[in-house]
Amino acid sequence: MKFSTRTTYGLRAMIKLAANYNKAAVSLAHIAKKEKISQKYLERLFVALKKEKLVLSEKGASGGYRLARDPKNIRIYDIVRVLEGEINPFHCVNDKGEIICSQKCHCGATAILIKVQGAINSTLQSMKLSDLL
Amino acid sequence: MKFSTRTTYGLRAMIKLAANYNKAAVSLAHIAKKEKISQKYLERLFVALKKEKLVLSEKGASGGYRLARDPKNIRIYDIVRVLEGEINPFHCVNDKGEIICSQKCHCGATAILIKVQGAINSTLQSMKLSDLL
DNA sequence: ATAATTCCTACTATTTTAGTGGGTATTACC
DNA sequence: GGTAATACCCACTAAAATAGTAGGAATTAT
Ligand code: FES
Ligand code: FES
Repeated sequence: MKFSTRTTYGLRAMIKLAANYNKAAVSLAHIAKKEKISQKYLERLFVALKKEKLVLSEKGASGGYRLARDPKNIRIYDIVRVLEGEINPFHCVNDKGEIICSQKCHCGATAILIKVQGAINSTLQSMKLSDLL
Repeated sequence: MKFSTRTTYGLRAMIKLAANYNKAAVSLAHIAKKEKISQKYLERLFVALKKEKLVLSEKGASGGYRLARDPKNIRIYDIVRVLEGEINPFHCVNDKGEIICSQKCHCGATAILIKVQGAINSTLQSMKLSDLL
């Protein structure tokens, strides 16, 4: 059971952007080098982050990415959700906390599954990107 | 990010054993049929559960498995730990909550990683097998 | 003796994760 | 206007983890 490197990479990159909020855009080449992450891989993460409107991009020389809004208004959950997909760590429960397995009537496990899922979600939702600076 | 089916299968099987605590041993054939889980796969899970002394086995006809101790004294964590391995959902943090990545000096992400890991662990540790009956 | 069980070892198939390669389009800067 | 730096796009590959399957041997109640 692991969160993918996408999440850690993405958080690290977003922290960089947060540090430059209201300053110049930051290029992926710069982040990739500083953080020792594959630039090509980062590029694909940022396509997703942009699609979900967490970042803005500027093309061309001296372009790059910048946060779409104040880091105080970006939850860690928002970032993880984009990079990791739905937060439903058990096949029996969907991301809304509903039981979706066939045994629903006579299985006691659901109590703990939902509790773990809730603990992860609320932890991710409780922190903002600004809390990581 | 998913817990493996090993965990769900294992919990379901352990719930069955708990329901039969202090009664007859339960065979894997029986559980596999009732729960629609591959018996061969279950066998391997129980090798691990036995190794960690969560269950006892009885060979031969009318044999099977039984809990090694009262379900009130078996934490969900104990079961998950055996089936899922160490609970360290991020490559940067080991199961003791220590930072093990190379960037440790200048990365702000650790705060949230440790918090998520702690939330999962304490949730799993807070519930006993008996709570699922 | 028989049938039901745990126990043991090895192999395979599927899915997910992580990463690479080769480009095109846009733009600041000289 | 040329050049270099950038985002953007699509397809492919490599590696690892997960989820099984296969074929038995050893043990034991009946
Ligand atoms: S089988 Fe899905 S929650 Fe029990
Ligand atoms: S790189 Fe490991 S915690 Fe930041």
